[in-house]
Amino acid sequence: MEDSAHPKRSVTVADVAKAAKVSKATAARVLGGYGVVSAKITDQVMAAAAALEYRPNELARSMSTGRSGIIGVVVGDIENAFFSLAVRGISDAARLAGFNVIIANSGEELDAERSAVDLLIGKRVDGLIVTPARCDSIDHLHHIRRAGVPLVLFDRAIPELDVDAVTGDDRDAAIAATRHLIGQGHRRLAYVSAMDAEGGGLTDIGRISNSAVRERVEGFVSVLTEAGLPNPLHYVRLGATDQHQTDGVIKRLLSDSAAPTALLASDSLVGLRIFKSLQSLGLSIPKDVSMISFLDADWTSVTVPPITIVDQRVYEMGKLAGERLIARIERTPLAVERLRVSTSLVLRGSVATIGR
Amino acid sequence: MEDSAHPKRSVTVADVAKAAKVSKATAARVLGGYGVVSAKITDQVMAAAAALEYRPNELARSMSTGRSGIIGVVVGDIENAFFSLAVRGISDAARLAGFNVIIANSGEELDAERSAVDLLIGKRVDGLIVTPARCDSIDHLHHIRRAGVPLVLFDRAIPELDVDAVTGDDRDAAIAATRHLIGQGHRRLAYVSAMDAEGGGLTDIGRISNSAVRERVEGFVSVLTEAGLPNPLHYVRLGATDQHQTDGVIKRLLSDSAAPTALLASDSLVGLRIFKSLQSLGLSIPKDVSMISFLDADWTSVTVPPITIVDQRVYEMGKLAGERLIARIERTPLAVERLRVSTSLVLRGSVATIGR
DNA sequence: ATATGTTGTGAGACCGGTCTCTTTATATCA
DNA sequence: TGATATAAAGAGACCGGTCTCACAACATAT
Repeated sequence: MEDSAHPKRSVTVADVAKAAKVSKATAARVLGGYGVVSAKITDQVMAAAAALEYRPNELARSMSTGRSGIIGVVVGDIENAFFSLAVRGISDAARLAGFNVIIANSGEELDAERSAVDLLIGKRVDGLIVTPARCDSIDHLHHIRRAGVPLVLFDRAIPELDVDAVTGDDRDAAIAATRHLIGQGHRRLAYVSAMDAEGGGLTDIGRISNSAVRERVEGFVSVLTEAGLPNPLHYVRLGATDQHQTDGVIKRLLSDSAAPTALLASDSLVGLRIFKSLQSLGLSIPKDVSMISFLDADWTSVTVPPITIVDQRVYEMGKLAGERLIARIERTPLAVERLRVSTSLVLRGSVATIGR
Repeated sequence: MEDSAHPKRSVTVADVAKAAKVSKATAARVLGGYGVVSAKITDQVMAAAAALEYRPNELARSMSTGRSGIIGVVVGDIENAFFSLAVRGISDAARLAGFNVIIANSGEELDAERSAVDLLIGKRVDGLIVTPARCDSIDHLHHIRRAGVPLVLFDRAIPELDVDAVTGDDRDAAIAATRHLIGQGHRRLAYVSAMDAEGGGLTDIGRISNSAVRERVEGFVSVLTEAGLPNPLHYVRLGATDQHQTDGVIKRLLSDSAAPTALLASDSLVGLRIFKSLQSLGLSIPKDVSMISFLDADWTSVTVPPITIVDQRVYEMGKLAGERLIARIERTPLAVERLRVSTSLVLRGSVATIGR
């Protein structure tokens, strides 16, 4: 059995037609499930197809119909639980509507994102879900629209783009988390994100190119301001991109003359890194430092103490994005919207009550 | 700007050719980067292409070349860290060789796996990496071979199939873990897996349809037998498919008159569920029960105590599978092999020394 | 001068489906 | 019975690339 010895030209409708002694058009009607064919002929064709083990060439089908049945997804990093959960939601929505998903990683880099988008458009995906790495560089996203491919942004919104976006209610989530910390008596709060940054510190919120992070920082700052706390940006730190960087960020934060008593982690990866940093510094949570992380990741519920988190309902976000995109693909008339999936604070044990 | 108002027939080589005042063939040569064209004409065509924002239709390209540049991956569950890490490895290998990856979830169900395979073959993927849900039902895998599509099995081998497989050294890994437990004085050991099963108990190893699990159980049993322990299958439990089921499995195990003192979790999801079960039963690790989990998942290093694990090097497995598949696609002459990626036991704190 | 080779370009078939248009066979009605 | 409607099947263009082949123009060899 020299199974895959020769590339083996695959069985086509023409082959089936010949075997069934009908025209190519008729065989195609049966195999493609369109038009109208008598029962007798249908049986003949089906029998021939089965005998020859015919498998339709979706490529050819896509080319003539102009629809590929694929939706493209460009995410920052599939390995991040946030994205893998989202992809799961998107995939489920897609499968339900008969679409498939092709995933590309941008690594949160603009160039990689650009080429991923180009590639997926080249593959003639029916629609695209993109997590834009930066909200200030959107030429390639305009290209998508101009190519006539429906687009839905995920996790981050770009108002200038006039396109649907599915995000969390990042501002409110940050506000809730920050208020909780303040309510527990904390007065020096730090916000730590993995976003690449030059200095690590931050002087101008407007310059954060990731809208989700920006809105969270805005919420964070607004609560601090409202509480009359001075210098709200002082403890906002970016650049916690890996364990080593995070160790540095945390060490610097905590060696401040007035060290923060609570840390807010921008995502579960950062949260995990912070947790490990604190562990290696021999600090105990929440006795020495309190923390809250975004995303209800695996690890947050099995640590001691379990981590208080902002539940982002990422699966729902993904599903919603998928459904929205499919609605667009199917030309459902809808206004362009920013869909916010509400979050909730899940209180566990990582926040201490301090002060009186 | 009614951007995506009309489907907008996309720009083709013919359009570019007309704009550049050359033949379609010549334009195609320039745009496709093949054949030979004078510098002057090349510039003309490139200019026209840029002006029209030409993007090649990969679908059409694939159809005439017969290669799609896509490799298909069918995994059990992307949400499982094991698979998402593997997918990352596969993707990296693919990208390096200029391939893209399309992922399908089988949910470990045979029917879903079958249709995923059919679908991907329909999309004319250049090769396929499959994690077969069952090793005893392989008609659809034979189909793949007969269709002339290169195939690499992942995580599970099927000797009858005569096809490359990348797996861990499951038998040895289980042996090492089990020996460690025995070395620490444990005499009653349980093995818990998420595999679906009728009874939950197990009488015949040969009937485990997942080769990875089967080999691990074989290793586990062989060590127990070699140590002269009675009834080695007694504590092998399947069916820990969700938290509720796992709670039941663990409760039943531990209420045995001679309850096991150590648990071996077949994967990190099962491990996490077991950890939570023990937590909710108020049992302490390793004082009351010891445990070892497969896979160096996030959570295993931040629990108290941190969990002793079998490091499976899944990223490497994925990468290797990707590379192997690409070698096959490129017709590199290679013997059919089973590639085993070695594992190692990472000792942490979840195993107690008992007895004297 | 003619034969031979090389290089650049054009014409058109082809991949495997879909789909429109035409033709043929059968049913319905006056 | 002939006219008309309708259902079923066939012929062939088309999608947007690739690629083979033919051919023209010019260079080199004989």
